[in-house]
Amino acid sequence: MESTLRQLTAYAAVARAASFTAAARQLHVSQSSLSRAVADLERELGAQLLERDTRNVQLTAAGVEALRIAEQIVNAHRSGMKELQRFLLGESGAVVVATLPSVAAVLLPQVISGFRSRRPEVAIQILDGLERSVLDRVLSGDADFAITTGEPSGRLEHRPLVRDRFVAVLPQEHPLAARTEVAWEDLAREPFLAVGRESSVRRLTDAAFAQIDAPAVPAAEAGSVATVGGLVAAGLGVSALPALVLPLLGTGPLVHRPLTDPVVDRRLDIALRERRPLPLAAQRFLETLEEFRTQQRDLPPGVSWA
Amino acid sequence: MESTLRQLTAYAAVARAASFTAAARQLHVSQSSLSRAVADLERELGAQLLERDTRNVQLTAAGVEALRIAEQIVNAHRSGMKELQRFLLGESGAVVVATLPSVAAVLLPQVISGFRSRRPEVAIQILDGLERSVLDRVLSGDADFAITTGEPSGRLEHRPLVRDRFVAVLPQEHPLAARTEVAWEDLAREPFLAVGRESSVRRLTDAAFAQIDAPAVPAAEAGSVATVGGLVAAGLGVSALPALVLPLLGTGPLVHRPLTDPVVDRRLDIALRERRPLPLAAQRFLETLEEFRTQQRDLPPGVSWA
DNA sequence: GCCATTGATGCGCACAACGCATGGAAAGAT
DNA sequence: ATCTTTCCATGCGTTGTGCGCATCAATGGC
Repeated sequence: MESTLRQLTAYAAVARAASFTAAARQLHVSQSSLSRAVADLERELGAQLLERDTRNVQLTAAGVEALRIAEQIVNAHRSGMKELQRFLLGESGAVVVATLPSVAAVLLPQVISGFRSRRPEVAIQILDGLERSVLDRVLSGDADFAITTGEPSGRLEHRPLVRDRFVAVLPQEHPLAARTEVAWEDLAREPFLAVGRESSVRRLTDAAFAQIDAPAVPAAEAGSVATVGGLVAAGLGVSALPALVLPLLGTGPLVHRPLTDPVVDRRLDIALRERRPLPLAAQRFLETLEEFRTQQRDLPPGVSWA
Repeated sequence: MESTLRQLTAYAAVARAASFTAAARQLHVSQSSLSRAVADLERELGAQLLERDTRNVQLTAAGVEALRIAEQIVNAHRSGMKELQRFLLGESGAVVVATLPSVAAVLLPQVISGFRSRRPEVAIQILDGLERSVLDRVLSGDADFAITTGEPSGRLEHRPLVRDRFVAVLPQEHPLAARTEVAWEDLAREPFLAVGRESSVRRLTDAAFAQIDAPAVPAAEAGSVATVGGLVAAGLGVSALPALVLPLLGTGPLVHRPLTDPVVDRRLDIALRERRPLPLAAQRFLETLEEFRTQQRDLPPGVSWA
């Protein structure tokens, strides 16, 4: 039982047209080709499917059944290939992006909304986590790409996406809140509330304090920026956070001021596996992102396209 | 988009096994063959499906999608061909038999029951009608074969099946009912209740009366034998019917006696189109019928295997 | 009786598919 | 570090499949 698609297609066309010549015209092949194909199919099946009279072609009982089944098979092939084609063209499937919670909450929503309006059938999955796990997701192939911080490492290619400036986060009534800008130096004199050591933010604040030779001993540290926000709002100290995460701080009595001397910003990159074919749906997503960048679409204050 | 089943099968095997060599062993082809087949498929699709590392083979996102779809298509082919095979082997499908109501009601039930116990998935359709329409059903291809009376005509091949002897049908209290046999001569002296002119029975009774030079003027005629039975039971006259139809006469006060001088029987044949491949399911049905005949299975009195 | 049309078939060509042998790369063994 | 094994890719020659062209036989319409 080894009948080819070609034979089934040929048979289906002939049976539907009830004519070899007509079917040959439709399929753009010679009549002889069809004649052979059908004859071969019949020989392999060991059954006559068509009743040929020099003038007419009609189906036997087996032929009726065979036509039904042949069309089933040919359709399965056609629709399957079409479905795959759509997937390969990035018109269906899923984009999996690994990223930091702040990016997921602040930057991505507008991009996703823009992308989905163009490719409504492409599902989008966000894997949010800290820097390390985000990169692992990409390396392991769980995610198509990441939007995250961190040095280009291993087999990942990085493309700069946005710059995210650090700002001082202060209790509303804090003296420094009176200024339009705050220097790291000033901040260093206050009790500092840091985020956890695994956070990408922490490394940068430590580095900033090191740069101005300030002691880098936080008064307290917390895992999530929301917690840090709470602590600051409660008046326990001040903090320095990238502008992008500010929306995650909640609605407490906080203010934020640009940090200077030095201006510090973290760079968020698109990270993808080198030499790895990116699924087209993911490519399209990145293109949307790129458009947003070239159009300089609105970003929260302190965040700018790279 | 012209990927062959061969390519899809090859790809599915390789993708499932995550190895060209292992898949090659399973499919009993050379590894090089698979390597090429998959490479060709990828080229045609314009997308990389497998990530080859000299040590491992793993699927890309497109590869996962392609595997799902390839298996879908290959399965559709496999199960379709299997289904067709079953049909061709007479293990599924339908047998359509055209026949007279009496055969349908009396002779067929036991045969069908025997056949269905062996081929439970083969449906059986009975087209019952009068002699003419029964033959037409076969000629037009609506039915696979017929069990009916009538002369071999046109493009039909006839195979004798049973002989069905005519018996006198009498009111229970009729004088002739006292005899063990009745001659046509005797019957001719009574008011005769005939069946309609389109019935195959009518032609034979007319012929019998002609043979003994009796006037063939029925006292009344009715379309169905059941009606004739009712008329006889009501004492309006007598009739002559083939033994096979007796069960159709209902339970009225009737008796029947073998008719002699001459003994008349109608022959019921299997009629099938000449030079026409009979669907295997139908062949199997006829074989069952043939078995019943060689085993001389019980038939109503007056009916005997030909 | 003649012509047009239909499906089957002989023939030759092109190429698709295969196996064999081999190459190169990398993991595991020594 | 070197050797061996294992894996996939590829060049090569052979075989067979698929195709179109030309042609044949049968048959219905004129």
